[in-house]
Amino acid sequence: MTDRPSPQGGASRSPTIYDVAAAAGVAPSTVSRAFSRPGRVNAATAERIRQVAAELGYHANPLARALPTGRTTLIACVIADIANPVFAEIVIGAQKAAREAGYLILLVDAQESDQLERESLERTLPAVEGIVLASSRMSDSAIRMIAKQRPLIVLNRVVSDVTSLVNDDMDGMRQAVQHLSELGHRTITYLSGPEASWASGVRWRALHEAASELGVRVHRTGAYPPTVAGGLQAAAELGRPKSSAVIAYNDQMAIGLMRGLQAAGIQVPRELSVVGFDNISGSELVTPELTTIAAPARIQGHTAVRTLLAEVGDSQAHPGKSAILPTRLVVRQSTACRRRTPPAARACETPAP
Amino acid sequence: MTDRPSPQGGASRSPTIYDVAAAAGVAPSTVSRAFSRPGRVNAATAERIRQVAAELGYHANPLARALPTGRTTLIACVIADIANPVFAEIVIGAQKAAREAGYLILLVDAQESDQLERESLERTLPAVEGIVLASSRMSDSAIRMIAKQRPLIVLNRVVSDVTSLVNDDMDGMRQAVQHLSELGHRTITYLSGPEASWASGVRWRALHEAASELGVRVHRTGAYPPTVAGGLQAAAELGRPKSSAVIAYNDQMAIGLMRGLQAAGIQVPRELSVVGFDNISGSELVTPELTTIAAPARIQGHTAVRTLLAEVGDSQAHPGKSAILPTRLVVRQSTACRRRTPPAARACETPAP
DNA sequence: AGCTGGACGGCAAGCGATTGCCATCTATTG
DNA sequence: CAATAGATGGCAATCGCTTGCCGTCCAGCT
Repeated sequence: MTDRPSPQGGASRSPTIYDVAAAAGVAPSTVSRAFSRPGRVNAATAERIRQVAAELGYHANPLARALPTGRTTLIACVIADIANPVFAEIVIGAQKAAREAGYLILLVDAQESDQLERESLERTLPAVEGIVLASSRMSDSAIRMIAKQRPLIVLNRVVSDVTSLVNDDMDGMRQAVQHLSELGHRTITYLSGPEASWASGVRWRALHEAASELGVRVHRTGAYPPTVAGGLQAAAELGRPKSSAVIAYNDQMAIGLMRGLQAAGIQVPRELSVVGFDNISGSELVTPELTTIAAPARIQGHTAVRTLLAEVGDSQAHPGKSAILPTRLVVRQSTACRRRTPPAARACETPAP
Repeated sequence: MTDRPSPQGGASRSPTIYDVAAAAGVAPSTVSRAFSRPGRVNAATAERIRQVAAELGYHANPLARALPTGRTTLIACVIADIANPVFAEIVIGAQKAAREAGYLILLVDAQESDQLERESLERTLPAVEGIVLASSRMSDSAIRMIAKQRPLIVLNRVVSDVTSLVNDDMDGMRQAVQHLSELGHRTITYLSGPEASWASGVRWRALHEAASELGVRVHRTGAYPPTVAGGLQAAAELGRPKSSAVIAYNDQMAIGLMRGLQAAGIQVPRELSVVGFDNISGSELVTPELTTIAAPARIQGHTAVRTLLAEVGDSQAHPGKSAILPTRLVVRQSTACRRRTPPAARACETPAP
């Protein structure tokens, strides 16, 4: 009660440990310890300090704390394109895990540019304790370079010596192919995403493999932008596809494709079955509802941050570990029996649209 | 070239101005000035310093810089629920504007909790230069409190003495009512969002006013959660609505409503016209495509950050200014002529679904 | 020639915390 | 009762950068 820092007055700069120390009649170091080192200070003293601090409205300045310790409680989350719902989901999960651990998310939108990504990261690096890289456009070596300076985890991509977290696209693809195969489809077209996309390559390879196991033929078409517009474009250029089923790189493309097809008078799923990838929210809102391979994006973001934080804590990093998240096929209405298939074909109880 | 900080070696801590100073044979202060005070240092010297710095891979530590200056180049963006596409759009716009000004976005998800929001903000406050509050759950006075400490802008809400940026819901509503009126609808039901939502109240009042101007009657129903599930729930509870048209608080609810209605065998727009709010991406992907009042969320985020940054720079803040962003009705397929309306009614060339 | 002022660099004091080390004091032990 | 360990608090250095102030040097002016 000695000197009131005018709590209602103008923007008198916020109180520091020195103010609290003075008001409580102790040394600043004691104030610091009262907060960050419980037990190191007499319980009664600590209590009094906390009391005074509360009265003064004291809050530790995170910057000042971070300078000597390096603990910024900040995680960078680098996203190629925030507009993509998948990444939004990842951010949601990451944000949640971060909050649970008292961390904050620094959102970096790389805008699909490797240049921008590298620069932002360089600037951001000293201020964060760890990095989540979702769909990075950077080269493997650039990523490894960064990983040397801070704990880092890449999503949906494998980079040697770097911790990563990928979806089991392989298995998801297998489920999709099996599903289509059971519906009588003998040929599947893959609508591929951008060349630069690691995931698109993986998905294609997975499809190829799963298909050959099940005796299904595959074609590939694309690359198209991984957006609804890309799917529309594909529909326009493809005309009436040769195969009776299409698996798209992602849901947006699948949705675009369906719309384009419908506009051209081709019925989904009667004439063509369509499968998407990711199970974005909205994929169940289109007509017909989209059959898709669900990737646990939110869980992925959450797990990524948890893993990262574990590394941050453990001091002796053991990066390079890779975890795989399960995927599962969500069957909805955009897939159906191949036409002119013998009615005897089993497993053809798809609900009519 | 005196002492190589082992650029390829282990995690030797990153170089500081002292390292650069030593290598360049100048004082640390000169290095600092070479970067942050162009002209204050001899051009040749500055060039040499930059040279050496580049060789050493020097990057200013943003934390250390921020401590004495307060310039963190960080903007907090507080969102009630990141999963909501409208907020995602706002974040995208904000992020873009931030990046253009060399700022970074600190993403805070308040998870619809005023408690959480206040706490996070308290922790975050000292580390950011400004705050964007989208759909805050905090009280006006709490917001004013914070606004005293940092430049702050609220979105879609008006708080006295605080800068704000709202959409012209009033005008959007008027357009929607006019549209429905021209289609022959005489009664409109408002499907309202959460009680706590400032925007929902505004939209209802706007509807009420616009309707009375145009001689249309209105009902109100709700509150429901502002989600697809909320819309579904509304559909289930409402049964067959009395009125021939519904305006929902937002697109998600409108979409949920349409699905619920369709599931119950009520056709949209034949039997009931539905209008949404926001024009989220996806509203044009549902069937029928949703007629909606488009709010420029991305632009809003962008403008918010630009406005905020202007305040940050101008030192003598002049908060309290409110800007209004235009909205516009996007007519798609979910609205049509009221049934049993005389065919003479004009402006009824809605495309058949 | 003497003086003045601008350009350029350096010194050193912060910014607000953390923390290793030391000084005291008290309680415990032999 | 002396010696010692443990508890508690303070001192001061440190994190990396900014910046006010001062000193030096040289050019231009009278």
